[in-house]
Amino acid sequence: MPKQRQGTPVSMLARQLTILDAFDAGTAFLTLSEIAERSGLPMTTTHRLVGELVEERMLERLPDRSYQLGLRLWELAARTPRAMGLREIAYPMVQLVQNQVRQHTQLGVEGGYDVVYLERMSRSDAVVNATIVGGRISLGASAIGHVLLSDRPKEFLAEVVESGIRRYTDKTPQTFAELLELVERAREVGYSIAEGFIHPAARGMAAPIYGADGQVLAGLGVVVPSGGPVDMRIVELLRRAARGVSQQMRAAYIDPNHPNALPGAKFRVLINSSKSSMEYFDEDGS
Amino acid sequence: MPKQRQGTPVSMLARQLTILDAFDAGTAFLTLSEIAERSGLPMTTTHRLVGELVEERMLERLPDRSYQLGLRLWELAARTPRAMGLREIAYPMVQLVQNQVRQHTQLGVEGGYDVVYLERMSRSDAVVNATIVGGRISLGASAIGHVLLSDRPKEFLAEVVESGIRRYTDKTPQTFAELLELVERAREVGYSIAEGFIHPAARGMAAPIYGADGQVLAGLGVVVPSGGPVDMRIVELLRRAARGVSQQMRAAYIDPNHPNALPGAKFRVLINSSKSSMEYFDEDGS
DNA sequence: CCCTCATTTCCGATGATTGGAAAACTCACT
DNA sequence: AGTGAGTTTTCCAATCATCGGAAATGAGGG
Repeated sequence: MPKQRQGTPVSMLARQLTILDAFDAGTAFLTLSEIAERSGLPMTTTHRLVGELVEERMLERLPDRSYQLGLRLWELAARTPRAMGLREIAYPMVQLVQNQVRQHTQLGVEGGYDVVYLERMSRSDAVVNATIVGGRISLGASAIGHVLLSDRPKEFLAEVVESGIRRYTDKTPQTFAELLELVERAREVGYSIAEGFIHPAARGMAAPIYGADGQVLAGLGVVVPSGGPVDMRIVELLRRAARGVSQQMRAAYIDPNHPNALPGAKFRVLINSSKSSMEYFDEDGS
Repeated sequence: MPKQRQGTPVSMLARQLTILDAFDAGTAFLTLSEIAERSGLPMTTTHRLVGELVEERMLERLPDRSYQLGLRLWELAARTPRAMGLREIAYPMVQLVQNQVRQHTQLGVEGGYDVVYLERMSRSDAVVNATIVGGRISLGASAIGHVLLSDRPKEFLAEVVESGIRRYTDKTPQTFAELLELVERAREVGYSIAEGFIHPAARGMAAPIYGADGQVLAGLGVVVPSGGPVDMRIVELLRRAARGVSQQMRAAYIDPNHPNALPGAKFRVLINSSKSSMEYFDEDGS
């Protein structure tokens, strides 16, 4: 008599995602048994689920019987407004900043209690930088995180602290009070500085990108060597570039012929908002 | 007594994907009932599945109760070797071609019986072009499709024809014989020309990108005005750029410190292959 | 306030899902 | 070719998560 479903009241979807998540940043290829081991699912169940995922092209099987993440994921992701949508629209501005500052330049949005990095342009000679495209870092530790948090209620900051901010250096914010001060300051001045929070030699700088309804959608930032006075020219460049992205986002929402149009009748919602949004757009980014 | 599961022997995963697929290229935002209608699932089932998808951040709920595709999809897609992996690696070469040719430049891989476009760079003054990033066009109708097919058995070509090639113009290949001739020619000369197959005024040109094991992984192409002789300088540029991408791909596979490294012990498989792969790499693309 | 339409909760019937056991297959090494 | 350790696939009976109709609840417009 087989022992059945003892301690597993989990949804199908959660299990499928456990399997997909087995492919982390350092692991592009896995065999069936490796997937089973990493996901903690029984072999048989893994076997069936992997089969279904291959059927749907979420996974692909290679000639040597190992698996990799499939194209179907990309096809879906390409339609994600907050990720590909934003990334494509922001690209020219990220490049502009990168050309001027010639250091790591990155674009990130909020995902859970982390910043999810959508874009990262680097120079080989730039200072160290822990992030990768598609990677995550706690909202509490990153300059982009702080501008994202500057738009959110205090309770959310508390949750971020609660969730645990990895202590990269002895300067990484760890308490609610520390984080609150940094975030409030970011809101007041309209940008954030993260001096040695992730690496002693690195200073993060970031400015907010606003959605059409005036809320903070994303952050645009650079990583420069730490120490010395803050270069306000970089701050101004970031703010201007971020405003340019905001404007392009708005154009993409309201103009169905925009090269990166985000279609679907969202007009009312995006325009009849409490906050006027026009104030955020004053630079042509095309 | 409720009528139960009559004609629905479908897997959970297939239903979830039906829901995600309801968000097509022209539809970034949908309400619950719109999702139910588009996916053809009963309201109640849709409600539960959408709830689970939101829970897992595959969908996101907006303040006006509509839904959009979620960041989780992006995070997974960012680790897809054949999509993001290739796209990021190929980017500089695509840009190089675009700068020289100053027409639509695109990068595509095989997905089912279609080309899936990973990248597309355009000029506002360039000729018409039907493709979008993340979009699909039958392998049989596209220049990139023909170079992808040039590496595949005849039986697969037959399946492509079987699957139905949309008749964009009266030149769009429709029969197995037509397609076979085009694809064989592409294999012989190492590039493909699609004269008016998708639009009367457009000529597609493409060259193959090879994986480390010598098989065709992707195609790099341009869309130029149709008519007149084929510009062999463009053909050579495409072939050279495509070879550069091939080389970078190989570097990403074997060097874990490559900026776009594709990690995971694939050495044996990729190197101990029947075909020698060195012949494909003769240009430094960095 | 009322009415309409959209969303959510409820719940009994049921079949898709589960996972142990065993068979089948791979591949490295003789 | 033969052996054997490891991996992958098939099989199948028990069962619990899923299904969807019905009804309650909520939202928004007039």
